[in-house]
Amino acid sequence: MGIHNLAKLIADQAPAAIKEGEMANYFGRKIAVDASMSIYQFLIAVRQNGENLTNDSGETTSHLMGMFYRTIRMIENGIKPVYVFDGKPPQMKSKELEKRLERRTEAEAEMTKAADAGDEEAFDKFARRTVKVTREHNEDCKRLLKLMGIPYVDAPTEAEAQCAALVKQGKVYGVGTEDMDALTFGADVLVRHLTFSEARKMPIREYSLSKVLQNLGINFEEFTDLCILLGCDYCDSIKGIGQKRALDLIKQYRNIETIIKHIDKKKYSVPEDWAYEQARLLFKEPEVLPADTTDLKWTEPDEQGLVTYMVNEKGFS
DNA sequence: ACTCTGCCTCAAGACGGT
DNA sequence: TGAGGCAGAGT
DNA sequence: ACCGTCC
Repeated sequence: MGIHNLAKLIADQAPAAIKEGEMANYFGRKIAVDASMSIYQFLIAVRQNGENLTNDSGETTSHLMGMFYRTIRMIENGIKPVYVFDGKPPQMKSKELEKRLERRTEAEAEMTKAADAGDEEAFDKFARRTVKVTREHNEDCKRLLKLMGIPYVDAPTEAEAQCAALVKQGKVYGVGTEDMDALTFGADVLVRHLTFSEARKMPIREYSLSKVLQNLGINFEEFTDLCILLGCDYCDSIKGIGQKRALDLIKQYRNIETIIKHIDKKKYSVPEDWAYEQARLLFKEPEVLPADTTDLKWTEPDEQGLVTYMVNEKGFS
């Protein structure tokens, strides 16, 4: 996920683009959040004895628990979240998705093995790796959000791209995510660790794309190429090129075409059929909803409906 | 000396009581 | 899965 | 700060 080592590059090379703060600074702000990513994290983290939380009927409730409390926490702090759900992944991501499926399948085998061996620790470890967000998880959360009066958006493709679009369209202040590629999709404001509870001493970090560009001395097109060189979900990168050399190359040659022309091919081998141009296009013009089709409204929660759903249907107390 | 890679490990939510 | 720490190889 | 519980 995301752009390899981009957070580190910014911290090292453009620290002025990062602002540290606390939740109170976001009072009254609208923030776009990748719902599918959140659900994934809840499913991995909210567990007891190696299993997700479930109600009496055996339905998983970890995602609802996480989303419910996290959203309440944001609302209490005056933050207005809009959740964005993933659509169909772009074709270019299929290689990456294949890899993930392979890892999940492998983990499933390991999980079964651990269960047979009675190794609880190993079971727990591999069970987390098998986590996949399903349509049901998404539908559950949409129902919850509706009852809570929180808006959500169905992205045509990548949720992070849609989140960035909401920022660009001026509909929200920034994207609340751990995934740095929101910047690559052109969101000017990215907020990390927004929801980490006070207990975990992790300050909220706000990244500004315009300050990143200013501090690195490059423009947005050059930044996109930099991200591709660092390594993204959509195509290969050049082995042996990391944060330092990637930035140096971009500053010297300004785009991937020129880098390819001048780079020492004996030292660095450019990938075969390198699809960097398509990756570049995906970042620049991802498929997103036009501004006038997303109507973001925060309303009062339907308390009675919430009780019915969460308590009666999903077994919460 | 610097930079990248590979291998390792760990923790990934939120809350409340102690 | 990623992020940080550390060893080791390449530039 | 730590740790058990939530469902």
